[in-house]
Amino acid sequence: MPHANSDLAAKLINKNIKPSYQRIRIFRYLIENQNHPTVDQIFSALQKELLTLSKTTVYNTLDLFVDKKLVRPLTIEENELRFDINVEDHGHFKCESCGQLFDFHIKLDDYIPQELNKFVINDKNIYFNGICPDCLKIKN
Amino acid sequence: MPHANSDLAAKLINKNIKPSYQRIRIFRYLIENQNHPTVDQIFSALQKELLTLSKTTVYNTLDLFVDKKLVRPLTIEENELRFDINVEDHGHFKCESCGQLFDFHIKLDDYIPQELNKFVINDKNIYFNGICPDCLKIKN
DNA sequence: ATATAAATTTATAATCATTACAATTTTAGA
DNA sequence: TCTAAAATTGTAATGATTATAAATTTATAT
Repeated sequence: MPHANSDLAAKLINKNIKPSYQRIRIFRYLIENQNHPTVDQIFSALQKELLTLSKTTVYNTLDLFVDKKLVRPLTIEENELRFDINVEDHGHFKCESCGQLFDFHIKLDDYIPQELNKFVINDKNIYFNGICPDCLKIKN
Repeated sequence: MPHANSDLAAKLINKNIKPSYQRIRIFRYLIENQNHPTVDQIFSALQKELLTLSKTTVYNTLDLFVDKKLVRPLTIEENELRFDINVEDHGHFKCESCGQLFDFHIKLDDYIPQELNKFVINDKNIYFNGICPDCLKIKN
């Protein structure tokens, strides 16, 4: 599914983000590759076409996107951040064997734990770990 | 609540961990300071008494503890790992203003999302972000 | 249009948590 | 007590992220 740059620009403007070419391309990457990518993955993929792209730009852009709530940062990895274009309430499963990340459906939208009724909750993250079906097959 | 080293040693042995003096002291620190500490916090605190303690030992010991399921690593921070001596099912709230971590009660023990019924789930982590009551007071 | 200021991008260097590695010390068993 | 294995230590390397300043692009006013 190709995404017209003009449509992407409109969406960025809608989120109060000036649609520079780099930002549009990073946004497009996130939409077309919903793999919870790292900064390095985004940078490596886009560098092929945007020869002058700097990794700092990728960092800056993602910081901006997070700030504007266009993407959600995932701290599920111990050493590097990942980014999720899907900001709706859902969970993430990480396979300890192959490292792959899977989305799963879980709604905590209107769930507020007793102890937190005096807290303002801005964000809810749910991370499960274990072994995915493919890796289970290989093992047995 | 002081903890006798012999009791702590017994608990380590029970988890198949040889109770070296360093391991006992790190274990004791985790029990007596349930603040989800970082490696650096543990190291800095213990260094005062264990003059020759090496940060590598703290890393090694925590890796071992995680492996033996004596502690649980928390990836809630973007830049550094924290460790939780409480391995029971519960959630963590991080205040975006003061950075403090709060525990809250949430049981997902027997919850398995539809999409994951072919997955083996080893661990469930729940991270909320927002503003804690103290920081809310200061703001208003 | 053109000059000027602001925003954005870029390249490089610095930071800092973590890991790798090898040497030293301690522990356990013969 | 001797020897091998395990644990600890110190130092160096790694690698993601951040800081910084220069260069480029964009927006605005004249």
